[in-house]
Amino acid sequence: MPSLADLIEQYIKKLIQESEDRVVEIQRNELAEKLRCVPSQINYVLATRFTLEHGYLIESRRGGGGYIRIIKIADQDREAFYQRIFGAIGDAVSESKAREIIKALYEAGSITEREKRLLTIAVDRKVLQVPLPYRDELRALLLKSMLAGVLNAEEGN
Amino acid sequence: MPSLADLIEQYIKKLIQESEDRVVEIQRNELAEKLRCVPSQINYVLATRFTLEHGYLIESRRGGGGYIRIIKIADQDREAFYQRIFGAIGDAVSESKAREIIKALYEAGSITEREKRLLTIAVDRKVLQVPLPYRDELRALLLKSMLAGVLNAEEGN
DNA sequence: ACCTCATCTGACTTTGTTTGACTTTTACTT
DNA sequence: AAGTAAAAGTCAAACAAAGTCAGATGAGGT
Repeated sequence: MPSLADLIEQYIKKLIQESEDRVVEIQRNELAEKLRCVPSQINYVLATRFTLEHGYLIESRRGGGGYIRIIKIADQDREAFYQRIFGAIGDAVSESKAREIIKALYEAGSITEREKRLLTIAVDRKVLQVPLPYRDELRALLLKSMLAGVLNAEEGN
Repeated sequence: MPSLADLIEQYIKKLIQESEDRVVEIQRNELAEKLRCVPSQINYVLATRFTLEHGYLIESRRGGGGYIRIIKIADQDREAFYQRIFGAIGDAVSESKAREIIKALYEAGSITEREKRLLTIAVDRKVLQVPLPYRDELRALLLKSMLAGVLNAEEGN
């Protein structure tokens, strides 16, 4: 039973995949109507799942002929992509944010499904049994270390 | 007279058996209603009978569209294999011992090289920055959890 | 009867989603 | 230039889950 937000997310991602240039332009009201939700629900989804950290840019325009344009960032090279990922993790990261990052990596084809699962578990609060201010820091360090090890190993040897 | 907790346990196990992939997804409130108990009773059962040591992984999500997913990590055949590894790890494990176990799994072909690298980093004392009696416990839980998640994926999907 | 441990409950918390009323911006019309 | 309608944006409140925890209750062992 995926939530409405999940459905909207999937729908938009499908549109982007089908697009030639990773850019998709929608009309908020029209999309809301098609997916049977209130228009502001679209904003919620964009705000929670299509942020810069997730690798997307949003441009929009109001008024007659208005639109929302969703752009999937094309990272120049792996470096830029990883830069963005590591920046998003920072010195401390919540479980949900970590999960989103891992998901993005998987969707970008940087890690396998098994690796995704491994990482997702490593980031679980039930596993990282440390009191809270430190847990997020430990999670950040752990995730960054693991990613650093596995990602830049690709090109080398 | 089986206790309520026993009934819930049996019910969930039946669901898993009937499932194709040893994974079952429930809604806590719905299940609580069906089994005539308070929702938190479900948590109690999960916490006492579906732990990692029992061979299960739990994932969940709150809010609208929330769920609890229960994953049985091994079928009968693999059970012994897990018990051996989990036994070797125990409740606390040193970095060197953890490395040995990871290496053995790699040599046995259970994990890929990248996975080996991920696991090895996760188990590094420079990454697990926690004072020492706890560090070995954290490492044990982390390693067992990660292995449970990734080894589980071997056969199917 | 008493003790201990497992079970059960309910109040409260946290997280995530959905909705609708209201605001702002823009293009078009007059 | 002013007015109007057509977008999209904002925000707080309502709703919908699951999580936590401490205390009550119960069952088996001595």
